[in-house]
Amino acid sequence: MFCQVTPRPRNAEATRAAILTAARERFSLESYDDVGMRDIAGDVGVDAALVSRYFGSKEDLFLKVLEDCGDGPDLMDGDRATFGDRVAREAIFGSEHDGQLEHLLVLLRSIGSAKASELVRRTADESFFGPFQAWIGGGDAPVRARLAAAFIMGMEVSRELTGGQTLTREQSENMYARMAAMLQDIIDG
Amino acid sequence: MFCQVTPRPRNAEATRAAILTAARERFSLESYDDVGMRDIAGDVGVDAALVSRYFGSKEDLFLKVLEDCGDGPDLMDGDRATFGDRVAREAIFGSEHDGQLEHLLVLLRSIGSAKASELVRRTADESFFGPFQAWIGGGDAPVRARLAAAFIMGMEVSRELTGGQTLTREQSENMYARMAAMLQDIIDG
DNA sequence: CAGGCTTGTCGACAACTGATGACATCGCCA
DNA sequence: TGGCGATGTCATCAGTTGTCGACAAGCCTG
Repeated sequence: MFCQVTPRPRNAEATRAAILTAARERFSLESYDDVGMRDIAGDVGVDAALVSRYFGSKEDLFLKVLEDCGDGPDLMDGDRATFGDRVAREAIFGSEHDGQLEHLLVLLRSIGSAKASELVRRTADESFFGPFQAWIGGGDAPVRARLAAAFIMGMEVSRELTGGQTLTREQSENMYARMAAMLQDIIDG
Repeated sequence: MFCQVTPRPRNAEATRAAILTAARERFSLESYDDVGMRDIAGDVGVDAALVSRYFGSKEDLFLKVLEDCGDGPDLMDGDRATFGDRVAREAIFGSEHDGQLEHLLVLLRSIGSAKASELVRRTADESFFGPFQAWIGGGDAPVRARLAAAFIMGMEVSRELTGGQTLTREQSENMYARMAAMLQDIIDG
């Protein structure tokens, strides 16, 4: 067994970036509490102490991940008329974790954690609900934003809860069509 | 300060029940990881070791809570034609924690916890999605059940995320009306 | 009143976490 | 090449958690 044949070049900037990427990955798969500094460090092939030194505390690192993810949710990129389609497709057939909804996943995973919930709440507010609401526009934008956001997040949670059982292709298509239509209705007013 | 003037009568059954109640309360407010045996014991006024002895492990206790909560979600109690109304009212104006949605809250709080997610998933499947789906009925019941469940849970999450900012009375009524209509649409087919 | 079973507490342990400071090692530059 | 700063590791700490066994107190029965 050749373990770590190339022991990673000594490059602070690259290492820092690698840690941040690994952290984002972890935090999108597990909750704040379940992600350990040693886990993240292990992914990168580095000692846990280095993570602490580069990012301060675990909370700081989490915040950094949120900031990096949250520079404007890209749900709003693209034609407004196809919003329902795009989002429903992502939410139901969703690609692994490089999709547009990865930000939301990070937020959702850790919403239950007492230590992270405050950060999650603030981030969700500042970099998701706010822009989303502005993008929707109109008098009752807050209401429609909440409805749409609730639907989207609910589908993520639902997929989590019913992880085991899968729908048939036909059922998935059916659900996709319904969700797309409902979302589009909310957006259009 | 009179601390624990009445030191609780020695009654195993009552104590056990009190522990279970306190546990349900805790688990509906905090995630599995954030709830400690000492917390629950403290609520009852009892040593943490007793909790362990009565319920085995923390996981067993959590499972017991899920079983007690989950004997059929009472979302389906009542007229089918007013389902949307009832649930939307509960989800938006929702009473503190004695509402029909308390079961769902317990599940939602701990869905992110690695140690509890398996139990949560199974419970949600057995005692929520299953009955709900059967209650909805019809060919595409699985699809409609998921859509409705997603919407309901999403509203809970949304309320959590946007905990700080509140809507005006008018906006809340607006959202309530929309949600009720959408839910009823899903149920009706 | 005395014994014995039940009910509850106390102290401790082992595992784990995030964090810190001392130490080792690499790579660049004079 | 020698040295020095940058980069990374190691050992360790303090805190918390769930759990367990030994012990104390209470209540009921004889």
